[in-house]
Amino acid sequence: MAQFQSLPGFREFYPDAFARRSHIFRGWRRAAHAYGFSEYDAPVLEPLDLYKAKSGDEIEAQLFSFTDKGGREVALRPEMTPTVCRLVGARANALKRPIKWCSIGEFYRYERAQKGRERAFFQFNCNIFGEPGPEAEIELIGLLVQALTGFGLTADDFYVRLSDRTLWLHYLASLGLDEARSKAVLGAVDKFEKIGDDAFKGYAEAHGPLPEDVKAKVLAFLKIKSLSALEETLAPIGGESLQARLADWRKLVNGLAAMGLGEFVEVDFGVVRGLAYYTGFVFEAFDRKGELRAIAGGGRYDDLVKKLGGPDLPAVGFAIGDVTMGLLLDQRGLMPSFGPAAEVYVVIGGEAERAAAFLDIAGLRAAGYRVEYPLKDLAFGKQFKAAAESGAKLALIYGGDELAKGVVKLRDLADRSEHEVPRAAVVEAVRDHLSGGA
RNA sequence: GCGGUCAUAGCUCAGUUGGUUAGAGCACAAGAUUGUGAUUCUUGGGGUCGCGGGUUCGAAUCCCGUUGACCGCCCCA
Repeated sequence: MAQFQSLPGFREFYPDAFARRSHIFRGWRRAAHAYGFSEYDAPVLEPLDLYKAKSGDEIEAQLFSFTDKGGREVALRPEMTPTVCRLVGARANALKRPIKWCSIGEFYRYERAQKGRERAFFQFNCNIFGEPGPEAEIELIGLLVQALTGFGLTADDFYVRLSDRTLWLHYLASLGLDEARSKAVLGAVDKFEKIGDDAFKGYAEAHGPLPEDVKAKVLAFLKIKSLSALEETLAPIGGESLQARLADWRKLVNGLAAMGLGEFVEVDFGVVRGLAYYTGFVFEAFDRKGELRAIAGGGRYDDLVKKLGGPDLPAVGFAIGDVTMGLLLDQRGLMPSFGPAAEVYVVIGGEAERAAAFLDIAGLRAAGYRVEYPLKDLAFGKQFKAAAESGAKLALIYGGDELAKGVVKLRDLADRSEHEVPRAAVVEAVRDHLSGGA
């Protein structure tokens, strides 16, 4: 047993695990590219105050934070949102709109590791800045869906739950609740799905029992699962801001439907999301079976750029984590296995043939082919076995007989056919074989 | 931060009421096989039984502590 092991919640990526991680990153980048997002990155270590400013002092308990040798209070980044808000805020006036940015980075949270949650994990973060309307949400949710379907996941595997803090607050105001009471109700709504009626205990402690008729309306609102049901509930209430918000909802839901994403999206006002900097639409992606933690989450935070010292700039964003998404891909059999992937295996007769083989190996590699050969002398039988295991489609045989004739024997490892080619034409022969044969 | 379960080879696991030198399969390596591959056979390397302490003539096995993993709570940006 090793004397030192990795810290709790930190993962080591042996080559097979690294290949899986790369597969995930590739899929994310492919989707972001299709949607026209530009990739950026930023420091892993940030001033602690950046996170306190965004989320409050209590956040520190869940951070990898410490004092550096210069006496600075610092923290490993637990998320990308404050960083990207700072970056965009600093150059907001010079950036072409709409600002569509994405990144893939590692994040660190000092929390108890659990299934689907590590202390170090990767996230795909996507943001749109400068667009106040639901058009930004349409674009982002579209990207979110494609970032998952790109791996072969379907609407049978996951869905996106759509909710709205703005609409909640307007609706609760129409029920006669002030701001403090509304926030307490939202806290209860957040917990209701998990613990049921007990969720309202916190509200009762702070503000006295919630009137039964109000509570009934809140629970009925929670059950709304479609735009038409939403319209039915809100139409009789009237009120300018409420109706304007309803128009935003129509735009969002209809826009997503027009993109063909209707089956991926569900209206669900049970989604509120934790730390209260979200200002509008919020959304979360879950597996359909409900076995895993949230796959992705996001929403609008129009106040955050300004709060962090930038201009008044509306913002929407989401993040997908690599851990839960990887588990889902495993469960659905969508994680490919990554074996060795040599294209050409060079069989070398012995020490005398090695120099000639090396010259051609170097030439093939310079041409971009992935070429393997035995580092030490091996019996022919062993070399052919190694060639088969290397994943190569063809073998080049450098034996004494061949070199005496100035040729190389080219063997197709799949159909076991062989023919000789002049050494001078090895690169061309390999190119023809790999492009034509496949 | 708080509970519950668990910890034996790189992986999956055996290991009897405490009893000699802790085993198997897979994986890895060498040979059978010095010019042709998925089989087979032989052999080998790899363990202070998570770590520390205790009980005992004797501990992988029983007890205590500790670390880690998993599950749940809190939280989940």
